[in-house]
Amino acid sequence: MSNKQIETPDVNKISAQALYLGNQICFPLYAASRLTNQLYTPLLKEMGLTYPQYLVMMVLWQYKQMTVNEICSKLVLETNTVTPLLKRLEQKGMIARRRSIEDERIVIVSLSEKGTNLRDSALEIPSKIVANFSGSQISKEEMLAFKETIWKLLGVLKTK
Amino acid sequence: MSNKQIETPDVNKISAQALYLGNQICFPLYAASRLTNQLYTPLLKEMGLTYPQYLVMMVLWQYKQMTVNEICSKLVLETNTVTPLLKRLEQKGMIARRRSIEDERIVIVSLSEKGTNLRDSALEIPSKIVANFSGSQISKEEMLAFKETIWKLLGVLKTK
DNA sequence: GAAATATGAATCGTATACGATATAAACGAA
DNA sequence: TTCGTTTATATCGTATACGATTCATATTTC
Repeated sequence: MSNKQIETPDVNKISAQALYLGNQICFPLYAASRLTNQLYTPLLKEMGLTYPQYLVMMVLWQYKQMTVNEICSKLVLETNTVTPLLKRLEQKGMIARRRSIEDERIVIVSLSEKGTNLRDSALEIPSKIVANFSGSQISKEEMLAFKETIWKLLGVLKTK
Repeated sequence: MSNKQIETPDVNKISAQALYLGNQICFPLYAASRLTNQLYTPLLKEMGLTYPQYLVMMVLWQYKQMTVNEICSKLVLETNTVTPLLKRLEQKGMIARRRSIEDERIVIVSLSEKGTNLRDSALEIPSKIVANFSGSQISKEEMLAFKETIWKLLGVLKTK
């Protein structure tokens, strides 16, 4: 007992400190992710979208047409999340879903006219979001470095 | 019509590019947050915890006792998320909840013996998580800078 | 000190997330 | 060509998240 205390006190202290919330890195990631989501919410509400729905629309505005799998891949989400999400977007008349003729397993998702037109309203969103950080402690350079690392981090995580 | 096209083409192009998923900053934040969560899942499953539950336990391991509001504040979550989460932790015998005698509105959350002991198993989790990034493209310095910025970012977001 | 207000939790409804499983269609090997 | 395997979606169950509301208990104000 006293033996163990003599052998590993430093390691124990380090481990213990690592368990403090303030020393974590995943927790602020998680909290910031939720809070940025909340930043979008009022802007997207006007358009009748949630944040994940907005992400799907962004994919479709960029690629016009995507299979469910392709959308999942872009958003790093599983079909069990995306399928019901797409159903809600379809119910709102934003998108259309149809089975591929060549391969009946594949569902092709495309924009409706309403969904296509919605892009015009969406164009002003990114600048409105960025505006939240213009006067803050975080410089443009720091933000750019952060952006680079978070994308790198996502790349690493996708391989896990 | 041609007037508008002449006046603002650059702005339009910039706005359009900002809508590409690959140029976003909130999206990789959101995706990385979910993926790091999944990194914890198998480790926490052995302890019978989810990631948000683990966060609550971390708060309690550090502060021994907290009101519901204090936990909410630490985790930047609302009571409508935390209350049911605490009920599940209570059902698993990890924590105890009791009303304050001085102020009957306040619920004080404390660790059970089982919950206290669980900390020993949790001590090895942070290093296991960090190990995922040791061989990656991201240097220690870059990770430290990232950690600093994400905490700063969270600070800014909390004021919004 | 009673009514108005504020505060701390809880409840409700909707929309994610995701592990696990199911289903149907294509593909592949014997 | 037929049966086992793979692939693309969908379904199911559980646990978050969170805006909006409710409820009970202080606190404040007149």
